[in-house]
Amino acid sequence: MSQQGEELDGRAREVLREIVMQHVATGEAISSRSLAKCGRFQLSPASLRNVMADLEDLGYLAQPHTSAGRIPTDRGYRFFIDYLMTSRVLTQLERETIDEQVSHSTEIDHVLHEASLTLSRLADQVGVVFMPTLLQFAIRSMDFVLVAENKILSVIVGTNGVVVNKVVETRLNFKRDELEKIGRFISGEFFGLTLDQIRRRLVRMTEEERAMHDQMLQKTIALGIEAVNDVHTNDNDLYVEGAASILTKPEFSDTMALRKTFLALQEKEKLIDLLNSCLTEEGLQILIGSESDFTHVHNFGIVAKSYGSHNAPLGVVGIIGPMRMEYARMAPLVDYIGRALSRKIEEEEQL
Amino acid sequence: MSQQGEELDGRAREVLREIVMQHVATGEAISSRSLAKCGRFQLSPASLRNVMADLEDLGYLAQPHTSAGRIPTDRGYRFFIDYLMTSRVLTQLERETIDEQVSHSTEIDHVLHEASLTLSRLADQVGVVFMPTLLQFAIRSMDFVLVAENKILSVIVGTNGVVVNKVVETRLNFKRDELEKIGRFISGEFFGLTLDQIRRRLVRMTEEERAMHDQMLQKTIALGIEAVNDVHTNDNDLYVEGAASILTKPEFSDTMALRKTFLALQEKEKLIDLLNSCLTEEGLQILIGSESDFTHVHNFGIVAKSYGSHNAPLGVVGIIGPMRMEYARMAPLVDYIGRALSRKIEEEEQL
DNA sequence: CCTTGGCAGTCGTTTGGTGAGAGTGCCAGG
DNA sequence: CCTGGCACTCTCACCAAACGACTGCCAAGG
Repeated sequence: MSQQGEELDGRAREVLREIVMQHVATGEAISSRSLAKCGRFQLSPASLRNVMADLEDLGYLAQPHTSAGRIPTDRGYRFFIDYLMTSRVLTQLERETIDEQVSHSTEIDHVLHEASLTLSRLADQVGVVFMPTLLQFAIRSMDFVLVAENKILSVIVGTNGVVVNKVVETRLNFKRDELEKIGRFISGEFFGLTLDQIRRRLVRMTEEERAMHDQMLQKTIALGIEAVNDVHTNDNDLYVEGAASILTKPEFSDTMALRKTFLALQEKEKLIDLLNSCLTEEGLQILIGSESDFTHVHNFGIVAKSYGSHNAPLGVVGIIGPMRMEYARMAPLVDYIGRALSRKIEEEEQL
Repeated sequence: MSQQGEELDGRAREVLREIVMQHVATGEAISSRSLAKCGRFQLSPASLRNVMADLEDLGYLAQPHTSAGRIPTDRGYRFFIDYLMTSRVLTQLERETIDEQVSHSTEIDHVLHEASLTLSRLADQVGVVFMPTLLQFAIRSMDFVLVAENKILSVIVGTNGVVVNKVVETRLNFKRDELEKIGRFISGEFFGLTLDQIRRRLVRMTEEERAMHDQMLQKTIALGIEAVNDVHTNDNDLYVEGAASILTKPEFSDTMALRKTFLALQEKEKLIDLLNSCLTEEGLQILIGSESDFTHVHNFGIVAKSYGSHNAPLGVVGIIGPMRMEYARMAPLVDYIGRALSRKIEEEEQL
């Protein structure tokens, strides 16, 4: 394998870049003639053919069939993304749209959901926003609200401003002021711990306190455990928006491929796996074609970026589209929205 | 226009029924020959052709082209639905699936969302659940939770058990026990009123109290108004699930039609309008083809039913699919899930 | 050594035509 | 009123031929 992509000389690189760009723009296989016509090379089609043949030998290009032009392979795209791509600067409008959308609401959930919509619209691709289970995140406070006789709404606020609600059913009777006290107690006791840690402590406490007969404490623990349990089963943490946009892509014009694609997007588990793996990565990530199970089968490309505060990634935002997409535009878009979300979350934490 | 659909004699009715049923089953135009073969008529194809020609003259059938069989028109479907259809009884499994799903969670939002999924799976169509703004519904209680310095989470519980959260930002400073008091005050004062009524009262109070200098009351009012305002902008009240299922329907095999259909489903405003109009109707509603703007353009059929408690409809549940669908199966399905949701909500109200 | 024009060869797509098949409408006879 | 028969229409699948877009290779020229 070559280092730094130096296996290609300047001309070959330019040709590859032009082919990728033209192919992304038109969706068609690129012929030597159309390369010659574009004017960036002072070469005849025949010369370009030689260069193209070399690129094909090296695995950067492929021919759909003998009498067609060339299209980039996975490897070709990868090289383009790593060494040849010059990211477009976002337009004023794009930046404004994102900024406005992010500052529009204060509820993180809502902001994230809107972000996937905004992204899908700006990119004209499928927008994805992922927020993994809160089990790993620290809480700021926990409150309990009496909803009905034996129903209590627990409100958990994370240090990152995320609010999680859960209705807990219990046969124990709580009065309003008891709940008030319990909330204050738990918030004070467990501030800054993760839900997972809290649950473990509560469980340990049950064991220790069993002998004792502090009724109030027992009730507190019981309620606390209920509130913390199963928060992760809340499956509203993946937003996939703009699926209709893939209908416009010619690569999915075949109904069978379309159907498979839709089903793939509905199968959220795999997508979650993939996005989870993007979570730890710091910068922008671009995955194409054969580089992951998910993208391999469907010839997808994914541009993703984790967002969150400082050292703690909270989730992943990105787009999914056909492998042939404008990475040069998608990359800064995803990057920008990721930064915007991170900024938002850090602001929330300040409070 | 004929009353009671008596314009057709017994034989014509049977022929129409058979044609609709066969067409729904196969998706193809029905020929006189295939009618004769089905055995339900002791007639030759030629005789059936005469009947079919009559039905065509009356507008119940149409021919896609000269040398094709007949398919039902909107009018034909309408007649079938009103006079000819005999609803299938739900299978044990179907009923169990619905019952289980509905009793699975206590959070109404969650139940509704799941309902649209369940429906889409059982029906193999697009499942829709709509819950209109809460402005018209009565509240049971209102509580406020301090999330951050100047951020307060309001928790509104409706008499029907629906819980709405909203984060309110304010420059006023509230202490925990103040919030506690305010919640108690508002819950007591406004129990059973609708959000709309509450807002109006609060606004009136502002005016009346302006002269006075009861700081606490002013703060209460300010917070109350904020909490009640814009609840309806929360757009999470329409669940559309199973859009991929329309990919399997042969009528949408054409990519253009497919694309339009998806875009239509994404345009939620129109859908909301339509469902809103179903809200007041008591029983099951079936809308097809030209009978509404929404269904007209895309040749959709919609089976919908409002759910809620006793006299107060809370929302609408239904399915959307191609006009050619098994109404005889869809109708009881939607009906049953509507009843199940209503039951659930009434149970919640008991508490 | 690189570049270039030319030319043969390959392959996909379009076009036009043909025949089979399916279905109707109509008519005449039972 | 029902029925079989027949002529007519229209779609669809199929095939062949022509076309067009490329490439690969070669030999000539800078």
